[in-house]
Amino acid sequence: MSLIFSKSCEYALQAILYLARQPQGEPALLREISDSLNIPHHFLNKVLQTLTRDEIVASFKGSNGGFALGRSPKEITLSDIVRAVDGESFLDHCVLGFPACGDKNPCPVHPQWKRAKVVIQDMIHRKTLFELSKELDPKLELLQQPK
Amino acid sequence: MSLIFSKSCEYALQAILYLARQPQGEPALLREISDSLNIPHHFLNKVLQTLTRDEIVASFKGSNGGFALGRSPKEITLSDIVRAVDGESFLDHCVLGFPACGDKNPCPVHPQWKRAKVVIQDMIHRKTLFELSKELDPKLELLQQPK
DNA sequence: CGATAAAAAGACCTAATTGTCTGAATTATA
DNA sequence: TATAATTCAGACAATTAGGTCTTTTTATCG
Repeated sequence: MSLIFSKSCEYALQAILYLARQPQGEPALLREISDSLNIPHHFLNKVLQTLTRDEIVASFKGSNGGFALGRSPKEITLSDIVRAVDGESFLDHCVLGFPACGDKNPCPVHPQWKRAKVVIQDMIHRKTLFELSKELDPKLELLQQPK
Repeated sequence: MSLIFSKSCEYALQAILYLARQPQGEPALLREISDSLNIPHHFLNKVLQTLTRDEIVASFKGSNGGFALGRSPKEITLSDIVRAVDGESFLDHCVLGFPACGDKNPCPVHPQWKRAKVVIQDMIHRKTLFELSKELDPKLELLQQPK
């Protein structure tokens, strides 16, 4: 199998979109997020710890605690999350795995892969969480996953 | 970490390009391929067995044996190899991992991911091994990887 | 202050991927 | 027919990713 982002990263991206919809100042409970998105909660916990260390999300302990965005949704892009969880190394990696491949010494699919990377970069860079979560607004079903 | 193709698949793709450059009717030795590409030879063996079962490569046992393409390089595309080794399931998979995501119910990056997929599909579909290996011709260094 | 509710941390388990090893089966050729 | 060269097959080891569990720490409320 092959995926673009790891499972951890997918979970992180889903969770950040969930948090983006949360009313300002009201942290969401781990349990609430993991139940809604149908993610194993201990695992999500670890993922959110990573994002917390990177200050992309803020955590509050104790009762009335929970998780919230660490800064304004206008200042967060998906690439922040991808970088924190997976790194972006796959974007530097020859798609055929030739270590010597590069602009000077391109593999046979180098130009096409380069085009694809631009699209992917754009996908995770261009829009902020603010914009993305507005688009998500009419499609809440995505965040409410069937068990 | 995240990769588009698995390591096995990268090895398979490299090996098939190696075989495409082989003079017609002269099978290449496993050892020769793995040494040249700097791939663990037992591992490459397994990968080539997979391709052999799919008749993308042909194997010849005994002395003077080795591996060769299973059919004309004009009838092989990289997607044949990807499908045989990794499957192409990642192309059906929502990049954010939302199970309900689809054209009817798109996630916030669905259109961009769709564009990226078209480019990737094109990358592994459009050109045949025949064309690709011609492009590779002046760049033999890619196939001769430093230890 | 004490009880409680929450996240943090880290140990631990499981499954998949990657890589290694050994021994067979097959074949050409001397 | 013996031998050497080769692939085939499967067991096994190491590493990494994915997932679970338990304990510790911290904040809040009564």
